[in-house]
Amino acid sequence: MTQPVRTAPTLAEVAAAAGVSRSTASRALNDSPRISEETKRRVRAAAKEVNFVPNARGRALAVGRTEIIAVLVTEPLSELFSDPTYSEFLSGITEELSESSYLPVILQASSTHERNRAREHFERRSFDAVIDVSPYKGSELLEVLCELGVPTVLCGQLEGHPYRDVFSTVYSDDEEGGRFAALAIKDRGRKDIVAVLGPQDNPAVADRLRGYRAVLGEDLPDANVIYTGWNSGDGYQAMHQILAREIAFDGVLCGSDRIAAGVITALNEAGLSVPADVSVVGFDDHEIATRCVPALTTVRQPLREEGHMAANVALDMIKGAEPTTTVMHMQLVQRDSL
Amino acid sequence: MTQPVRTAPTLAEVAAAAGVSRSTASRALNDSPRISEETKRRVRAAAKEVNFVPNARGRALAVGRTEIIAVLVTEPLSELFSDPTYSEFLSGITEELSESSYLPVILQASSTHERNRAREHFERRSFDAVIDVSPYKGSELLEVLCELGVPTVLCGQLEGHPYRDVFSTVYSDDEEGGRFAALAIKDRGRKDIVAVLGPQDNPAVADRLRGYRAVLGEDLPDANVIYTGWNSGDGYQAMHQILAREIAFDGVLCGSDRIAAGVITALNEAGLSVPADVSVVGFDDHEIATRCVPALTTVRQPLREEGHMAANVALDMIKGAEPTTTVMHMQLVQRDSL
DNA sequence: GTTAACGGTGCAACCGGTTGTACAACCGCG
DNA sequence: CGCGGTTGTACAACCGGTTGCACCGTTAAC
Repeated sequence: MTQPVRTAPTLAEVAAAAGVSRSTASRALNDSPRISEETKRRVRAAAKEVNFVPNARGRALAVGRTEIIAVLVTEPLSELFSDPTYSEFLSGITEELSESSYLPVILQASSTHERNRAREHFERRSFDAVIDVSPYKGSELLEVLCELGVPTVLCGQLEGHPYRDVFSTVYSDDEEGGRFAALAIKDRGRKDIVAVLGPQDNPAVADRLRGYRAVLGEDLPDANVIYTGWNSGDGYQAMHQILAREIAFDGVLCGSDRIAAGVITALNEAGLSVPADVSVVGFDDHEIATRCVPALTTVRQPLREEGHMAANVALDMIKGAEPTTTVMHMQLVQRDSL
Repeated sequence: MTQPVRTAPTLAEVAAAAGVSRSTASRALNDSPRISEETKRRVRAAAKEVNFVPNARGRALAVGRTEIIAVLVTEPLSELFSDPTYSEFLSGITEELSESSYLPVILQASSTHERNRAREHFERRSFDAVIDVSPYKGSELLEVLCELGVPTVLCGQLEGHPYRDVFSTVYSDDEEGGRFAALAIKDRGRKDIVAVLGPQDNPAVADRLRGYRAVLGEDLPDANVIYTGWNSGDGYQAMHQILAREIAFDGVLCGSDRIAAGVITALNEAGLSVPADVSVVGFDDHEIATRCVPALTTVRQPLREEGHMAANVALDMIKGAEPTTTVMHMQLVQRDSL
C-alpha cells in the first residue's frame, strides 16, 4: 500500500487527548453553554491538534440531517447548459446556502435510469431537501417526494399541479416581463415589431411571447417571430435572415441580451442605426447589456434573487415551515437602445 | 400541521412485522446465504408491506460509505455551461454509475465561499469519491483531498502535479486531435488555412492549436487564428469577418462542429462551395456533423467513454485500487467536407 | 451546620442500520 | 443414545456522533 489512508480521528480520540468524556467533547465543540470556557479551550486545542472534523455519517445519523440539499435537474444537461438563465439562478442558490452549513449539489435525472437512482436516494433520505429547477407535471419523482414528505421547492409555475399544499413554489412572471418590454417599445411609438426569441420549446419563451402579444397585437405578426439559440451569434444570424427578407420593421424584441447584442451588430453592419432607425429591447439584464453600444434597454429577471429565495424557502421547510408560493417580479431597465 | 410527515419505517418495524430479529431482517433483505428461503420471503413481504427503504444515514454509518460521488466543478458554472463538451462527459459519468448503486452529484466550487463549504463536506467524508472535471494546479481542494485520502479522479492533464501517485487521471489527447485534423487537411493539398477556435483561455483549445501548428507550420499564420464562442452563430459571425478581410484561404479548421456548421452557412451564402472551393474540418463529432451539408469531416473526442472511464476508475479506487493514468485517443471521422 | 441552588461533567441511551459470535434445533451416524 | 456437523436465528457490539439525566463539588442562604 503506497497510500497511507490515515483513518480520520474520531471524537473519542479528541476526548481522550483533552482528558474529558466524549459527551463533554461534543458539547464543547458545539459551543454548549453548559461547558466552562476553560474546558472548551482544552477540547478545541485537542481537536485542532489531531485535525478533527466530525464525521458526516455519524453526525447525520444522530441529528437526522445530512446537510445536503439536492438541486434536481430533470431535463437533459445539454438543454440546461444552453439556457444561460440557469447558471445565474444556480449561483443564487449556492450563494445563499454558503451562509448556512448546507451544501447544494446538482442532481441530473433526465434518463429513466438516472431517475431511478435519484428516486432510490430520495427514499433513503440522502438529502434534507430538494429544489426542482424545472418541474414538470406528471413527474414520478415529484410524486415520490410528495409521498416521502421530503421538503421540496419547485422553481417554475406548475399550473394546476396536485402538490400545491405540499411543495413550495418560486417563479418569476415571464408574461409580465414580456408586457414590460412590449409596453416600452410601444410607448416609443414603434409599430412594426420583430421578435427574436430563444428556443421554441422553452416555456419561458412562450410566456414572454404571450406578454408581447397582449400588448402589441397585430403590430407583432406571426411571420415576424423567430426562434433561435440564446447567443449573440444566433441573434446575428437571425437578424441577417430578417434583413434578407426586406420587410419593414422599426423595433426588435429579443429573448436574451446576448441575442440583442448580435442583432445590434448585424443592424449596424447593414447601415441601420440603433435607436434612431430601430429600437432594440433585450431580456435578462445580462452583464453584456451595459457593454453594448448603445447600452441595452432590457428586462431584468431577478434570477439571483430567485435562487436566494428558493434556498431560503428550502431551509425554512427543513425547519418545518409550511409550503409557500412566491412570485418574483420583472423590471424594465431603461438604457439607450430604445 | 397539514403535512402528515410520515416518519419512514425502520428495520425494527419490518422485523417485528415479520416476527424475526433486526439482524435476521437485515440479512434477509441483503440476501445473505445464512437465511432460509422461507424467512426471506416473509421478511421481504413485510418490507414491501410497510414500504421499507433502508435509511441512508444509518446504512452509511454502518458500512462506512455514503454511495454518493461528487463531480467537482471548480470553474464558474457559466463557463462550464458554455463548453458543450462537458455535458456529454457528465452524461458518460452518470450513465456508467447508474449501473452501480452510486449516485453522482455535481458540486460547484468556483467562489471561495463555495470552496470552503465543499472542503468542509470533504473533510466530513460526505462523499465516497471525487471526480474533478477541470483540475488546476495549486487548487486547495486537491490538497485537502490528497491529505484526507479521498479517492479522486482528475479529468484533464495536470502537468507536473504533485499528486501523481495519489490521484487517478483520465484525459484525451487534444494535441493529437489537432494533428489529426491538420494532417487530413494537409493531405488534401490545402495550403492556406484558417482556424476558428473556441475561447482563447480554454486549455483544450491551446493544445489543439499546438497540434495544428505542429503539422501546418507557416500554412496557418497567426493572423488566421480566430477565437470565438462554441456555437454555430459564432462560427457564422467569425467567417463573415474573415470574408470581409478578403484574404485568400482554402481550408478552415474549426474548434467545434457547431462552429463548423456556422462557417459552412456563411461560406455558402458568400457563394463558396464546400469542399470544392474550401475544405472544412470540425471537432467533437457532434450530432450536427452528420446533418451538415456536406456532412462534416471531424475529430471525435471520446467524451462519453471518458466519462465511463472516470466513473469506473472512481469505483475501483473506492474498492481500494491503486491510482492509474488513462489517455483516451482521438479519432478522425472522414465525411464529405474535405 | 445543614440545605438549596447551580454550574460543570460523565454515564448511558439513542439515531438505524450491519455483522461477529453464540446458541438452539435438527440431522445422520456409529 | 450420544456425538459431530449443519442450518437458521438471535443477542449484542459496533459505526461516530448527540443529548437527557443523574451526579458531583461549590457556594450562598438560612
